[in-house]
Amino acid sequence: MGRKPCCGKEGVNRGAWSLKEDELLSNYIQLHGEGKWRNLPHKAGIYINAKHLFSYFLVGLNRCGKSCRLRWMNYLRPGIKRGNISPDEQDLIIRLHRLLGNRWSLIAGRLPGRTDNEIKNYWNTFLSKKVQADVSKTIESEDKKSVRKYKSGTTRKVIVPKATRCTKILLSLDEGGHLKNNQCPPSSTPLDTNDGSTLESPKENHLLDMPNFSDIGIEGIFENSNMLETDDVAPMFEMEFHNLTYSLEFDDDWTNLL
DNA sequence: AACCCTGCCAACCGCGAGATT
DNA sequence: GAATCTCGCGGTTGGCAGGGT
Repeated sequence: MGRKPCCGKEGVNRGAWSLKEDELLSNYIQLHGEGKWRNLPHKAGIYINAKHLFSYFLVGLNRCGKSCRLRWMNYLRPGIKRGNISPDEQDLIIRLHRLLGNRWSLIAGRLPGRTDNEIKNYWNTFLSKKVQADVSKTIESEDKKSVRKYKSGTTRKVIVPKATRCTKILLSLDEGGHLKNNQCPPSSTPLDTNDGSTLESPKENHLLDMPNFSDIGIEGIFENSNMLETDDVAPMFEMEFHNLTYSLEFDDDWTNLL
């Protein structure tokens, strides 16, 4: 088969964005909202031409849709914080990275106003070195046991840092209403189990009963999770991922993960 | 003053997954 | 079911600024 490139390279602006381009993009998105990135550059040009009465005549937003999306998400979007990552944020990034690996979008989701690109850059520039230095320092200390524990990951398995789109997470309850299992589901498709049978996707979605999180704690969630180790699948219900992360906020076990 | 080196970060790129045709 | 489109992700690149020689 094959797939069309996102956009041709000839005649498309590349490199740093000008103020005019930012304005075109912001105006368009404020009017029409996000999405449809592929067609946006052309439409943004048309809109501005009409609105500004020839002031931008023939000046379309000559950018790849992908580039528009990136510019909006990482720079123009309202509420973006820039620079000055606080010690608290730094600490949170380190913890989340240890838990999630290089899943920058998930990490960014826990840091309001921060973008995945910024966190990725910050990690690559500062934190990876800092963590490396901290580990080296610890190795030199007497507590070699804890270092082995830290480095081997035998007590905590990092979620595979694979780039997948995961907006929902499935969780199951045992008879007592406690969490048993969870995974990112294929949408609307039966789930394979390790005994060769399949399970239909749940007919009804139930939002997680929040107190159950505090009953078992985040550690319990992940230690019983087939995201980490098994292929077992149990009957599930579904929740939006942001609800899970919301729950983590209040769980003392979160701070004991490391 | 000129050149080189290094670090930062915005932007690009290729790819995978889900949606649509 | 296959082909194609769209979106979002993480890895990488390249331009720029600042410091060092």
